[in-house]
Amino acid sequence: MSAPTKRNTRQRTAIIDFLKTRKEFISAKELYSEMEDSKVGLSTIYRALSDLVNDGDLDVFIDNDGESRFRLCGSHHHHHLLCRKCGKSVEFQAPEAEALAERLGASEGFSEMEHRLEIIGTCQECA
Amino acid sequence: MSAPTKRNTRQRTAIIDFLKTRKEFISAKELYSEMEDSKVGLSTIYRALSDLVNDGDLDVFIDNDGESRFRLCGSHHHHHLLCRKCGKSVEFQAPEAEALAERLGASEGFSEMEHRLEIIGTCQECA
DNA sequence: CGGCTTATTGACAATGATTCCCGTTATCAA
DNA sequence: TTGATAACGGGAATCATTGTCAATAAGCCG
Repeated sequence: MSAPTKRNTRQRTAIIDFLKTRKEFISAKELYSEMEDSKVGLSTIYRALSDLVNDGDLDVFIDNDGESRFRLCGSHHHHHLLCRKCGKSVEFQAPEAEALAERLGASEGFSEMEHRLEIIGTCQECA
Repeated sequence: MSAPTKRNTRQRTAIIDFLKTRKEFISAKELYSEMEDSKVGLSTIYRALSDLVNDGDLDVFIDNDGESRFRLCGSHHHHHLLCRKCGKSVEFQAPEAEALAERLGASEGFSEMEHRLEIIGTCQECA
């Protein structure tokens, strides 16, 4: 994990271990109920997720119901292809997007660019 | 306006007219207070915004506080360059992104692709 | 191994955007 | 004008997320 700014507690370890076993995005509430055996409080889950996002260890996106969904991510910058029905996701890289962000931001006088690219479609099974 | 599914009431007209005068994104609450002279209820504002989004007349994005922000948009597909400090936004088109979405989605067996691209940076005044 | 200092936890309350409810009001066609 | 129905609006309800704060546990030092 990069830039660990927090102590290693039982709860944090449990959360990270759980996330490692999980490929798809998950919400804080779902994490809470799927981890009930670990006896981790909901506040603690929210705090841990927020720290992990700040450390860059977690991907987030806000779904159509306004709920945040999380997933461990690699260290490379990447994007997601998501199925609008089942939520299945595929990571991909897009050097075009990186370049575009730099070029376009610079031309408008912006600095410290970040970018987000999401492709949403219907996957084969759900079509 | 495309595909008008609703009646033209005083309130809806007032909301659309207000949005026409407004270049930047605005939240429902802000719209409510800036339009208080027009005596439009908050529920009505939410309903109208939601309908306009469904009709494709309004762009939305969810800001970092989880609040939705709206703006009238043209009919062409476009993306946004946003300032992370002041929220100033610039529209741009990115044919690369369109192509990428099609190509990548298809290669994973996805169909009916949509995509979102956002570039976030710090604008000159806020730097 | 104890004790100390301080970050972390967790139960619960509070917040805040959005949606729901429902009696009232406006619109429109006949 | 009237009746049917869509839209309003204000307040209550919802629900994810954040704040509070006393109790607990990490990491550390001797």
